Amino acid sequence: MLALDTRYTPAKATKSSKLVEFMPGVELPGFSMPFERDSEVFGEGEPADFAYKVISGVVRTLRVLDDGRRQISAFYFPGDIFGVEIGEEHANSAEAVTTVEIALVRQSALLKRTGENPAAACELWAQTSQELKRARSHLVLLGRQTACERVANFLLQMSGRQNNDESVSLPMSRTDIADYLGLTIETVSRTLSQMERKGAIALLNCKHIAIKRRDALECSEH
Amino acid sequence: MLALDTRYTPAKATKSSKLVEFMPGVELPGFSMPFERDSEVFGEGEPADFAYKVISGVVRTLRVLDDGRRQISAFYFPGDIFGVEIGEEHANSAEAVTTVEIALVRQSALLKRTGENPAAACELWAQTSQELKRARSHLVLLGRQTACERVANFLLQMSGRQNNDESVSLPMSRTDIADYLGLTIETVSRTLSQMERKGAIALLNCKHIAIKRRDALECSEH
DNA sequence: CGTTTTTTTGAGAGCGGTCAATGATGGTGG
DNA sequence: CCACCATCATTGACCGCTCTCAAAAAAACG
Repeated sequence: MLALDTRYTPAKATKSSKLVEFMPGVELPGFSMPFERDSEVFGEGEPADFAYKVISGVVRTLRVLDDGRRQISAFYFPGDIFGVEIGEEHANSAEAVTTVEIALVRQSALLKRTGENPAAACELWAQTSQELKRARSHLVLLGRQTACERVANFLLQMSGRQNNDESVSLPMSRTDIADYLGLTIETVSRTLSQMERKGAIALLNCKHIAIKRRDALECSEH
Repeated sequence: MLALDTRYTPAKATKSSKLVEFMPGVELPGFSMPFERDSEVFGEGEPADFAYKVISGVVRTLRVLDDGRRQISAFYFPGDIFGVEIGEEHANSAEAVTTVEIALVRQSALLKRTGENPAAACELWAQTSQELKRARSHLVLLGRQTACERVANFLLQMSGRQNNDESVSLPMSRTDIADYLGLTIETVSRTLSQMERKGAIALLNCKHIAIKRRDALECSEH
């Protein structure tokens, strides 16, 4: 029901190539292209020919089980890189959460560069290591936290990635939030409403939330 | 209640140094030392001076919340490396699941080597990347799978890491399994019993399980 | 302004958690 | 070698959080 095969990647390999600063101090030949909302950037199991960097917009990576259950592993914001793989193929799918502009560089070019340039290799490793750290925090959230704690953490996480002081923007749908937090959309919605009733947040509209009292986020009594 | 501060690491820095093959083709000065069951190899927040490799036995890495909730992020078996960090300090604790022998090398030496040797850098990145891949599968398990599926996956995972054909050995306690799977020990125990009743497995003893019918592992009806 | 999609809210059910008791297991000392 | 004790694993009864199903409300879109 969510499967929109709107992806339009016919030109992946035929775009005009220019230099892309893929990581700090690492420029590689590549190109930039737009993806529309909910289109697939790459699919699980597809050959990992390219590495990706978000120029603008938001991307999600996820895995889908046979029966449609989805688990989003991460959201990527402008400047973030994703889709760098050790194996021959992508272990997750990547989709555009919003309209996005994405820079692509050849994975082979990236690996070649890291083979020559220790600083680039270190940077690549640092990126992966950073992702691993995030994934481990995500494990704690999914394995050991209540719905309230998950939503609260999510809001703080999103807040931390934005400069806007006390208003968090949520570019993704409730479905995405739920599939990131291992909950249902109903539980996410109810939890947000409950937080608002307690005065911890204000739902400006469904994509913009003001955090009023951080201490009141963690739900305790009813 | 689980906090055994049995760690005996007084000699971490004063052991006689020899060459350790830390990763394939990467030999570094280091040393090997034993840890007893349930002792701490390193703690969350401690400076990440060393990188570690399991020689024998099993290690767990985990994070503990204020109220005692534990989430185990991974188990490490002989040959596995762990504790390599991008930051100044360890993001997880590491503890001995069984009596273990662990090789230690200085993180600084490892990074210095990867800065000189592209092959070593690539190998380190591959290791981290591999871990990330595992963590992402773990995310799906914790976020989207039922107790039955989690336990079944765990058994298959453990089976896959052992050569013994149809009998899986579980060196860790039920508590460890539960904290890895985001469940309680009661649920783990009940699920295993239920699998046995269905003829999918046989509980030889509480640390040894025979997988009889892989297809029957996934619990469906009652 | 009507249609479709997304979000919110409600009512009820079920899976897994909590609390508690029983049964194994393993280590220790008599 | 066995009795004793401590720890760990299993089982049972019950409860509550989150899911499911359903409908209403709000937002997005043409």
